[in-house]
Amino acid sequence: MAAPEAELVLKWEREQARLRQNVKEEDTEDWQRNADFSGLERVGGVDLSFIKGDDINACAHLVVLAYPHMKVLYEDCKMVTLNAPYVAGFLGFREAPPLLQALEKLKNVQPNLMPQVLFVDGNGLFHYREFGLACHLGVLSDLPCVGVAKNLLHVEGVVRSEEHQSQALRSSQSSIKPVYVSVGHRITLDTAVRLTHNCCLYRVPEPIRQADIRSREYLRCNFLTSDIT
DNA sequence: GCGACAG
DNA sequence: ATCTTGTCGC
Repeated sequence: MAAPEAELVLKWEREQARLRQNVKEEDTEDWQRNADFSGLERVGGVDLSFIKGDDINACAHLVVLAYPHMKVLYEDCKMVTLNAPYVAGFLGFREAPPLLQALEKLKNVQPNLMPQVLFVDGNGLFHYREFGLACHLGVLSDLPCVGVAKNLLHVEGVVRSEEHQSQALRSSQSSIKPVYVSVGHRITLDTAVRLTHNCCLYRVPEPIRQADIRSREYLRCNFLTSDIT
């Protein structure tokens, strides 16, 4: 069957165009206006980890850290089954559902720990149609979101050059490889970049890093692939 | 034209 | 996303 995805992609493009209209590229929170972000106490991070040969079962992780200490206040991990395939440019349709469920769960069990801003592993407006995973998650949850990608997405009109990486951010002088920060929802690029900087202990902002480390750890302990002979 | 292309 | 050990350096 040649490209059963074509039809799906067209449907997805329409959906992204529709949801794109709801993205807010402005600072909507009071803490975002403060130079020191006073008023900000909780920052969240989400990530999915997979087992080597399996691309439909994954571990969905949500963490909430205290700002600015970056100490873990909440952690939720759950094995999920993904329905959509990975297609560059449509990450949201694959990863947003389980992550939204994790946020929904948090709202029910510990509403007081709901993060005031969420760091998402992937792009926001820096996307083919200006609607990456961070926007997708932002619009559907209506939570301020920041997109942080570890690799460059080749968007037409944007060339890979050091000079053009105005969105690139290097956490320390020792790390040359940049991360790409973009607006997800309810935040400006300037605020997103400043916040990201403040949340970086290493190259990747701590919320995302913790979600990544912990989800991997979970898989390592529960789904060992090595056999005992 | 072919390849590239977040996770 | 995932496969993967040691190693050099602060």
